[in-house]
Amino acid sequence: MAKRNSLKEDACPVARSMEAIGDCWSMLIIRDAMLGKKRFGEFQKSLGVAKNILTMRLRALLDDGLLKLEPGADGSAYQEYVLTDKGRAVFPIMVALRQWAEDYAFKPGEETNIMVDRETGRRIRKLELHADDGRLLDLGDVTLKPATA
Amino acid sequence: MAKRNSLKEDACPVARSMEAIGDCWSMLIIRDAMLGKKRFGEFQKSLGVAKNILTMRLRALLDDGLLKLEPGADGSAYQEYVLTDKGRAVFPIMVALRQWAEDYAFKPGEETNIMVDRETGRRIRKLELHADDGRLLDLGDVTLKPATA
DNA sequence: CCGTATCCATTCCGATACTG
DNA sequence: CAGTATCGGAATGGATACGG
Repeated sequence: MAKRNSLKEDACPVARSMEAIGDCWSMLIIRDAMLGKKRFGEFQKSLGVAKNILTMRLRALLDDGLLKLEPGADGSAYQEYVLTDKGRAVFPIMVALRQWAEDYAFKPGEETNIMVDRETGRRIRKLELHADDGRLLDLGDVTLKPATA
Repeated sequence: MAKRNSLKEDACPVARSMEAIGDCWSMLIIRDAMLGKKRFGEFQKSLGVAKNILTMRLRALLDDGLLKLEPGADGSAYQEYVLTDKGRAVFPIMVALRQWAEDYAFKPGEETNIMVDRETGRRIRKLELHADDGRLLDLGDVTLKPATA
């Protein structure tokens, strides 16, 4: 996107999310952070991205409040990038992206990885959207309404 | 992203999703399509994007199988862009993006719109992730496991 | 109304070299 | 190890003019 500012002020929440985490690298950094990665080198190795790019993305995520810097816990002299609450809240987005691709972006037989329940090791269910009375909702069951945050 | 191909073959589903719909315009086009927009001009007006860009994005979405072309239903001479099953399946991703931004990307008082139950007009719940035995899961409760699609 | 074609500016990204 | 500095190439996007 060129006109980033236009989206930062867009009234649609979807546009704002895309502005903050729609970038490919940002999302993958958050993915790695959710898997426990914390150090510059870990991200760099995992993503195979140029270091200057990684620096830029990490800084953007820090600025947006998705990551924060903490002193190295294991006595390391270096700081660590850890998720904030705002960053951890991206979890449902990641799950949604993952589940979609599992269904539509792999050919049978391709290598991949799946998300499982840590306790049982068994596959998890699809994300579910419920009305406040508990009814399961799909695309056709919802609409938008103007509001004030 | 420059090296698109590297992601299209990445084993991580999240990377593949970002490859297909991580683009900002693509996501917003899908958003509009979910709101019922079908025609080139509708998208163009809603997004305010240059027409050549819109053409490119629409073609990419057609190629990826998220949209398909159908003859104009209302007798119009022009074709309409409608979501395929694969495109409609993006719904949870959109909801996740929306809910995240509603919580973290708006200052109090800002104008926005919210997703409501079409029947009752009332706000919907947060997306939920359940284990196959029904337990509600969060970030700490899941892991990845290698698999074959 | 629905695009396509052209041109230009910007942004992004990768590789590399360098510093503390 | 954790960055910063610089460079060049590629992709992207916006504006506009044009054609079916």
